[in-house]
Amino acid sequence: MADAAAVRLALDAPLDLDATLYSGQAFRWRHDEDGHTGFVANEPVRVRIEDGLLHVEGAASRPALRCYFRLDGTHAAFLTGVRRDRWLAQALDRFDGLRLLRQDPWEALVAFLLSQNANEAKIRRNVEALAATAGEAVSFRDRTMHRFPDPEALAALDEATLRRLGLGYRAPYVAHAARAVADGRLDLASLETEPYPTALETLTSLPGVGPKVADCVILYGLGRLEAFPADVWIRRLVDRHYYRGPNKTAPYAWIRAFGRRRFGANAGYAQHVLFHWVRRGGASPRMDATTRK
DNA sequence: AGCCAGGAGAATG
DNA sequence: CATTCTCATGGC
Repeated sequence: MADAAAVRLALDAPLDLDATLYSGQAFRWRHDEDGHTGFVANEPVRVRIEDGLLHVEGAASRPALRCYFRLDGTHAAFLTGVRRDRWLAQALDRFDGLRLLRQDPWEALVAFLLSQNANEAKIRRNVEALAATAGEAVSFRDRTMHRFPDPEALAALDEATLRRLGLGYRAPYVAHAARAVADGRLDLASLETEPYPTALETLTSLPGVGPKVADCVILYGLGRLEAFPADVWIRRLVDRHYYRGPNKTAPYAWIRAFGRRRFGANAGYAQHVLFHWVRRGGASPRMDATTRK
């Protein structure tokens, strides 16, 4: 076991681990004493920041870590290049070290299938349940952890089992996606090089994947920073502060186009910072439960 | 076009 | 303790 392996990585720009790992983009991190334990490239790792360096214990390779945490200038480029409008400026004021992680497309697809109409705690439980049931056990720092199951392993679970794990009506969605990838009908890796509209169309053709989930997979899993997922919080922010259209709430496609128009190539990055900031009470808790009605 | 089930648990009051 | 809400989607 390569438990003992440890590396230190220089930071090219701010990295706020608390904000980054618990902002609802990744669901397997756990806070402990002075660090965080989770997975990078499906390898158990423990990370912490000390003396301005990212300290990592575990077998994840240096390139995998650089990719995952975007220690490649992506974050700095976002901070300097994105248009800081009124709200994003405030959000970045508090969370300039909140990074968009570059995650595995398969795990992202499953996690965001599970995310629909759920909360972060539930997503975490479901993801952990899948790992505990079908993921390979691996020992790390005197603990047994479970890697995220590959498509074949999840495809081997029947729908009833998935339901028993608490996935509810999302069970058939996960089962279908697992079969599609395991059978080779869906090639997630190839989506990384497809144009955004093509990736979107392919993903939304899967049952349980609508525009929101597809945008999440494209952003968090495929690393396409232009995707602008609009969940209820972003929707609220946009409806309240940006949308002046005929409908009560902005249509999804309108929000997506708005994100691109306002924040450009880094729209998804901006979306995530705004999402986290709003949820952490940035713009008055529920964005004014009293005035909206 | 709007409405609602389906599933479960945290947050809210 | 009851109600509402939660990183939505699909079917009607």
